[in-house]
Formats: sequence, C-alpha cells, structure tokens
Amino acid sequence: MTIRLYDTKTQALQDFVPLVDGQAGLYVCGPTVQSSPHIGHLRSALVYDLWRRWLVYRGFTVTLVRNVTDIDDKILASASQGSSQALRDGEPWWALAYRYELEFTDSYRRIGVLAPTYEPRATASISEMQALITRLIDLGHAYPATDDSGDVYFDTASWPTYGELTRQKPGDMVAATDADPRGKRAPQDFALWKGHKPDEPESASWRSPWGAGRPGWHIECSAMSSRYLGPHFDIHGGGLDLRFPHHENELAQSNAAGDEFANYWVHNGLVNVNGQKMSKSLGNSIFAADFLDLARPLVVRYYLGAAHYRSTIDYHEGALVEAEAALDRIEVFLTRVTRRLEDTRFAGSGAQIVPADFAEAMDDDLAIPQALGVLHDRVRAGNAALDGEDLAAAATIRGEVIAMTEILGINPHAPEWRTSAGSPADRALDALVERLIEDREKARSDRDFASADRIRNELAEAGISLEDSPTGTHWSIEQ
RNA sequence: GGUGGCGUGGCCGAGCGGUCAGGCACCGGCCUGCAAAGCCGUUUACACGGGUUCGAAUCCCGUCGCCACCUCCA
Repeated sequence: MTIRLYDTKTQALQDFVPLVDGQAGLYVCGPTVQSSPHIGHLRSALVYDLWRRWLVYRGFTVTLVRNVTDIDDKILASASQGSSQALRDGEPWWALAYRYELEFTDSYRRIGVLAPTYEPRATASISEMQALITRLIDLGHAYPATDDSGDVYFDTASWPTYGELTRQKPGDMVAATDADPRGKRAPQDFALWKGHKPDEPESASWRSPWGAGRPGWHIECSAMSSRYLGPHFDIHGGGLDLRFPHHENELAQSNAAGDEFANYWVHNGLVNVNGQKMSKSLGNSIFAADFLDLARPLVVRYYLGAAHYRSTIDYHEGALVEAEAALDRIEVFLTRVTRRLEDTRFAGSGAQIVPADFAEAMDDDLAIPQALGVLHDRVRAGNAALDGEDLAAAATIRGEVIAMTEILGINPHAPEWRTSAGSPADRALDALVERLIEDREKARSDRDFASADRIRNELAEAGISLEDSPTGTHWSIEQ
C-alpha cells in the first residue's frame, strides 16, 4: 500500500515517501482575500481536504497548512476604491481582508472542508519574510532596487535552475506588456519586498533594513511554509494557475536561500464555466454563496469532488442536478438499509472498512472517479441484497458504503449535513404527513385507489414524495 | 515564440496494449392496484489520417480543433 501522486516538478507519478515515517506535511496556497470566494476556491480547498482525509485514513499524521494572503496590491486597491455601499466607505484594507476571510471560512465549512491544522496570515510572519530576504541578499541572490523605490528583487540570473518547475527558459518568456521595469536588473526578477508608497496607508507598512514597506506575494509562502513545516517538507499544493510565477518563484527563492523546500508539487485543476475560465472581465464568475443557493452543500461537495482533482471541471447548467441524482442513489440506499436492519441482529454500525478496489483507486493519485465507481457498484449490490433479503450481505455493504462516504466527506447521514430535523415544525409536519399516510393506507386496503392517489398527489404538490416498501410507506421532501 | 494539458456514446466522466468503468438520460422487463424507489437487460464510443503489433481509446508520426500558463489568479 503505497500512495502515488502526480508530481508537477518531475511530471510523473511518484510513490509518496514521507520525510518522517508516518507523518505528512502539506502546504497549500490559500486565497488572497480580496473578494468573495468563487467555486474555484471551493474546489481547491476541497481537493486538499480529500488528500488529507485519505492520508489520514492511510495512517499518516497530517499537518495541513493553508495560508491566507491578507496583504497584497489587490487588497489595498480594493480598499482604496471604497465601495458603493456607504457603510463600507473608508473600510480599512485589513478590515476588508478579514471580512472576505470570514466568507472563505464560512464557505469551506459549509461544504465540509475540515479546518486545516493551521491557517497562518501573511501579516503575522513579516519578520520571517524579512529574515529570508536578508539571507537571499547575503548569498547574492537578491538586491535592493537600483532606483529609490525601496523595493528588493530576486536576481533570477543568479539562480541557474530558475524556471525548472514549469520548464521554461527565462529567454523564452514573453515579458508582460505592461511591465514597469522599475529598479530591476532583468524583467523576470520579482519583488521580494515592496517599498512603501506615499499613497498607501501607514498600516500597510512595516519597518525593514531596506526601508518601510511590505512583502511581495511569493516570499510570503516561502516564509510561512518553512516556519510551520520546516525548510524541507513533503507536499506543496495549489491551483494549476499558481505554477507560474508563484510556485516557480517560491521554489527558486527557497532553494537559493538553502532550503530544500517541497519534495512533491501537487496542482489541482481549475473550474471553468461553459468552457471558459472564470474572470472578472467576462463577468462569468460563480461565487460560492450563489452556488450554494443552487443545491444543498452536500451536493456541491459531491459535484466539485467527483471529478479527478487534476482535471478541469467545466461547469454547465444542469450539472448539479445530475450530481444530486447520483448522490440521492447513495442516500436512498443508506436510508433504506438502515431502516431494514433496524431491530435485527445487524442493526448498529458494524465494521466500516473500505473495499480493496476503492483503496487502490484512492492510492493511485486520488482517483476519485474510479473510487466512486466502486461506491456505486457497492450501492447496487447492497440494494440487490436488500431485494433478496440477504441481510448479512446488506449489513456488510452498508459498512463499506459508510466507510467510503466518510472518507469522501459525503456521508449524507453525517452530523455536518443535518438540517433542522427535530424542530417543532418538523415534528408537526411529521405528524400531519403520517396521518395522511394512514388515511391512504386505509383507502388502499379498501381498494379505494382514487382516494389513495388523491392523497399522494396532494402531498406531491406540496413537495412530499411517498415510497411504498416492505417496511411501510416512507415520505421525504423533494430537495 | 516558449511550456503544459485536452478531444471517449444524448450529457458528465474513468480507462495508460487484450475480458465490466461508473453516474445522469432513454428504452424494455421484474416488482407495484397504479406509481415511486429498487433490481435485471438493451442501446448509442473513442477528433481525423497513417504506422507499430497477433491485438490500439491506450504506443509512435502527422493533421485538425479546443484550453491553460508565460509576472493579478484556486
């Protein structure tokens, strides 16, 4: 049982060999909290949540660090522009960043992404960033800007392997058309430290050996990952769009400073909408809050987690309906089997062990599409066992299905997905519907099918569907 | 110009040389008073053109189309 993962740097599947037996350290680039989370952010967080759950299942003690970039050009820009809402005019950058951070946290929680081991904010590691920059200057890999900006740049020419992560040669790269050469020696040199500008708030400025200023984006992750996971750690993750320049630059600066850095680089695929990347200019971004209005959070989790983590998800209308239908199959089976096994010697949870082929798929670079194939096969077998009254088999399969859904975080009966069940309104509804079901049963036994069907139709119009089964008639609200 | 990825049946989505993916949808059967749910079965595939091989969705070459990144990005 070896877990394999696709390492972006070597462009190959690799056996996961941890630095320390039984432990796995993951650093994942979290969002820049400059606007509300969209479904791409949800997917990214979900992918590493799934990796983590599988590593834990395989016995690893996982340290998952996902940062929050809470100081950045964009955040300052958003804050300085103010907002059309009077209440928020003059909102400081740090309040804006925190407001969005809370939205991210809430969205993650709603789709069942477990809190990381730690979630460091960039602004809390400024001194570590400065220490790293100082090392780079001392080693001749960074230099203060040649103008009086107070910037400090990484000297890409001093680092021969620069570009290795994305296999690009600096000479082949197209220089940004709007690039401001500022005090750089070469266009591809990137800012480690950005000198304070007069129009920026004092609160976004820290003292440094190179003058007041703030950190560049890339240095943040190099500093935070080594602070919490050490200079050499197992896995570095993030969105595919972060490979260049962000991860390339992290790798270069950390290696140049003498840190071994990540052993494996993992990148998740992006979420497109109708074949196009979400972008502000196209106005096609789907925000997490809106998406979660379209379907239950559990369905959103199933949908975003069902595709292989490295593939692009192309969202189109109707996709959530299909996900809901697939998930319902699992949910209906679990409800059905639990009900049937009640008051038998097979009641209770039983052994929760995942089938070997499920584990094999998960070990193989987290092949969730195949793992879901196994899950659905088991559901069918479980339903067949129930049809044949083979309760022993049904109980075994129930344990397997619960084990698989727990690992994927999609067990419909898990406490995190529970809604308002048990409220006074629910009890009242239950009493009324049960009363109507009794009336219908009476009509059916009298062979008064017109009355029976009228009751069923009335309930259907109210959004309540009925299922007749050997264990009686059960009702559920159409989701 | 450079780097990387993709093109599978009505839709989504696995597959990495040989026997089944799976889900959704559709159709037929069983079950049911009729349904629903469930089970069983059927039907549609590998962008195109060559090549390698006993055998190719899978490997090689070429063509076409699509996408991402190349200093804002999950």
